[in-house]
Amino acid sequence: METLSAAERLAALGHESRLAIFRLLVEAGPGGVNAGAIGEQLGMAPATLSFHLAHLARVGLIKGQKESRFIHYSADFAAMDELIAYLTRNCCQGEACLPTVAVGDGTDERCTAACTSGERE
Amino acid sequence: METLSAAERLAALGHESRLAIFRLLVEAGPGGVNAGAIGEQLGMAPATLSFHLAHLARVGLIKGQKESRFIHYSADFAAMDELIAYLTRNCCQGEACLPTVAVGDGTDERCTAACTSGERE
DNA sequence: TCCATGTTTCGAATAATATCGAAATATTGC
DNA sequence: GCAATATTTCGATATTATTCGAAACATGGA
Repeated sequence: METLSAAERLAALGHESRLAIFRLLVEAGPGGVNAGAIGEQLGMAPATLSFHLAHLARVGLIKGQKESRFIHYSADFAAMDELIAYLTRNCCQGEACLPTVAVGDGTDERCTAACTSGERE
Repeated sequence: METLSAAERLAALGHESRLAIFRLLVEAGPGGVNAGAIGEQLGMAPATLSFHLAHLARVGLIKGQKESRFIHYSADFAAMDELIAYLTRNCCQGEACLPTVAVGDGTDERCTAACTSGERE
């Protein structure tokens, strides 16, 4: 994933309402939730909700599938993975990181839990 | 971490220039880089760079430490961890996720690599 | 066909953010 | 103290995002 699309996805999540929508869908799991139910739970006006759903879908973080009158939205977990991988990629120059935070029992020397640099094969 | 501060951090990363700065600091590791070097590598005007550095620092994603005339900025890896943990928290209702993407050799049934739900203890 | 329901599009007001030149601040070496 | 360097603050402008009422667009059932 390039910086531009990663930034677009992060920007999409960088809004309280959209983050709430995304989190709701992540917690809901692959089954998804229809638009009306999302709006009801988050107390959003239909037009506002639609605007944010379209934004999240445009950047690939969620998908909408029409089922009769309803549209089921669900999180795109692969996209979330890509985004997280992008953030931590080549951390600390790809070498085993210097320890800056205590991680668990001290057997782990990575700078951060999410950091993948210098991983044992 | 609450939704508001997570959204603020994601919004901070949701800008091409700031994401480039943050990624540069993540790759640089705990040692950090001074402001001038960042601006030189990314081709940013001093005022613009300062604006973005201040933004990232305000939301806690980076830290700046003054060393003589220079200010060494470094990524806050703990903050990055928190943010990633927030995104994946209680995924799929906290139950073992349904598999929606193939993960490695198929022994993993999580919906996504980053998902922590239903983890074995 | 007609109505109710679920969702999106349009439009327009409001608000927030990004950019960067120029000036200001801080530090160091001479 | 003065000049050079590193960085920030100020100020003004341009651009983009957010909100939501009202209208439009499907779909399904009577």
